[in-house]
Amino acid sequence: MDSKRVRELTLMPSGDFLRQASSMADRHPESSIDASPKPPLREVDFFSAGSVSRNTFTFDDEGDDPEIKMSNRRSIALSNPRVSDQYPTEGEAKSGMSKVRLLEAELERLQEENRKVRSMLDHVSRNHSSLQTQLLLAMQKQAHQAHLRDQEVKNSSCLNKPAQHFMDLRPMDGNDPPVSDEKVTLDASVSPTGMEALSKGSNHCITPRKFPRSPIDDHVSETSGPRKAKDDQPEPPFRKARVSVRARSEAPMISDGCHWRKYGQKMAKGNPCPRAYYRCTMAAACPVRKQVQRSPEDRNMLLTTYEGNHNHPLPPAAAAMANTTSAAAAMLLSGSTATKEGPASYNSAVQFPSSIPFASTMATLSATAPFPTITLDLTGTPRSPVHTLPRAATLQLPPSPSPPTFPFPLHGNPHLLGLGLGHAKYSADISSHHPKLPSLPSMLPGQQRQPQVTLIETVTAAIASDPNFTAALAAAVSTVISAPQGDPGGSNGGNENLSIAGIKPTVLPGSPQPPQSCTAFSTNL
DNA sequence: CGTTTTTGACCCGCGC
DNA sequence: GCGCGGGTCAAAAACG
Repeated sequence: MDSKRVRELTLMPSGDFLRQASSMADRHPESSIDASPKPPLREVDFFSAGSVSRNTFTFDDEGDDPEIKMSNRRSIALSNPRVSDQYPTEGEAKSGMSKVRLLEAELERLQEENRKVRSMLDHVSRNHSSLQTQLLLAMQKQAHQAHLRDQEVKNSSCLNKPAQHFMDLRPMDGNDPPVSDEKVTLDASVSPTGMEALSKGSNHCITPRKFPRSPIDDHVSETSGPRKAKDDQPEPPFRKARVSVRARSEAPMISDGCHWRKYGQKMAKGNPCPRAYYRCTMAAACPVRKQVQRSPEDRNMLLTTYEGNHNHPLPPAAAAMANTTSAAAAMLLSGSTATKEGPASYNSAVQFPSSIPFASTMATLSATAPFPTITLDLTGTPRSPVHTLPRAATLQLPPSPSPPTFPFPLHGNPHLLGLGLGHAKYSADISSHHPKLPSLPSMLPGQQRQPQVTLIETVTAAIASDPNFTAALAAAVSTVISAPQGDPGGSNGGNENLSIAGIKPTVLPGSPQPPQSCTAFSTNL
C-alpha cells in the first residue's frame, strides 16, 4: 500500500469533510441525523453482509487499491486519516473479519462524529435564529432611540423633517458640508439572515433626500418609460445603501457568481483607471448594477461596488457571499444605532459581528456619504485612507491578498431591498478634496501585506479568528451544503478560484470585464 | 448570428 | 445659466 498516496487521500480539508458529512447526512438522514447508532445502509450492506470480497474491498497491498475502492463507495470514510491508519497490517491482510470489525468500529466513530457535526449545525442554526430575533428587536429599539436623539439634537431645525430621517445616516441638515468629519460607529449585532428584514426595513430608513440619482431609479424609469417620466413617479421613499468590496486581484473583475454585462465605462476624475459599469444579466429586469474600478495607487486593488437588489434566484455560487454583504449593508442601514463621534475621533473601527462570515473584524462607517456605504475589505492590507473616506463604512478582513474570486452576490434574497454600492473615494481624491482630513492610522497595525495567499486561507483565517466562530461556521457550512459539486451558476469573470471552508474551487465562466484594470472604487461624495 | 464589448453622445444633478 | 462630473444609452464593432 502506498502510504503516501493514502495520506494524500485522507488529508482532506475539514471543509470537504464537513461537506461530505453534510451531504451524507442529507442522503441518509436516517443514519446520520438520528441519534440511533444505526449505520448508513450502504455501510451496513457493505460490511455486515459479509460481502467483503476481493472485488469490492481488499487490503492486499499489491492488489487493488483499497483506498480508491473505498472512496468510490464512501469517500467520507477516507476523509478521516484514521481510517487509513487503521488499515490492516501485513499480518492481518488475510483476516477479513478483523478488518471488517475494525472498519465497523471506525464507522461507528465516524457516525458519532457525524452526529456531533449535525448537532453543532443545529446549535448554530438555533443561535442564528436567536441572534436574528435579537437583532431585529435591538434594531427597532436603537432606531427608536436614534430617532429620539435626532429629535433632541435637531429639534429646532428639523421640526418639519419627515420621519424618513428615522435612520438616515447622513446629516439631516442639507446644508452640511459635502464632506464631514462626522463619523458613525456601528456596534450592531447583525445576523446574515436578519438582513432580509433589515433590508426591508431599510426602505423605511434611508431617506432619498439629496441623494444622487439612483441607477435603480433609472431602471424603474427605463422599464416604465422614458427618463422624463421619472419626474412623474413618486421617488422611492428611501435610497439604497451600497456595498463596496475591496479586493486584491489582477483580474479585471472579481467573480461573484452572477452574470454581468458591461454597459459603460467612464474615466473618473482623479483616477487614470477607467470605471466600468456592469448590469446583472441573470434576469431580464434585474436592477442590480455594479461598478468596478482599479486603484490608481495599487493597480492590484479592485474596488467593486454593488447597488440594487436581485429580483431573481441566485445560484449557490452567488449566494455564498450574499449573507456577508447583506449583513454588512444591513449594519450600514442600521446606522441609527451608531454613535456619532467628533472629527478627531478616528477609532471608528469597530468589531463587526461575526455574522458577517467573510468580513469579520473591523468596520468603519461614515455618516456623511450621499449613499450609505459600507466597504468589505478583503485585502488585508492596512488600508490607507479608507478611514479618511468620508461616507464609507469599512469591513476589513485578515490579510487576504488573494485573488478575489468568490461567490459574491450582493443580495442572496431577492426580497432584500435597500442594499447598494458604496461610494468609495480615491484617497488621492480625498486628500485633494479634503486636505483637512488628517491621515488615519492603519486600521489594523498588525496587518501587513502578505505574499499571495489563497482566498480560502484568508476566509478561513477570518472565520477562525472570529470570536463567534459558530456563526461563521454556520455560514460556511450552509454554503457548502447548498453548493452543488460543479459550478452552479457562476459566471463572473475572474479566472481565479476560490475555496471557502473546504469548498472546492470553481471556475466561473468569463464575465464581462473591463478592458482595463481598475481597482479602486470611487465613492461619490 | 446572437451576445457582449466598446465608445461617443446624452442626461442629470450639483456647484458656482 | 453654465460648466463639470457621474452615470447611462445605444449604435457599431468584436467575439464566440
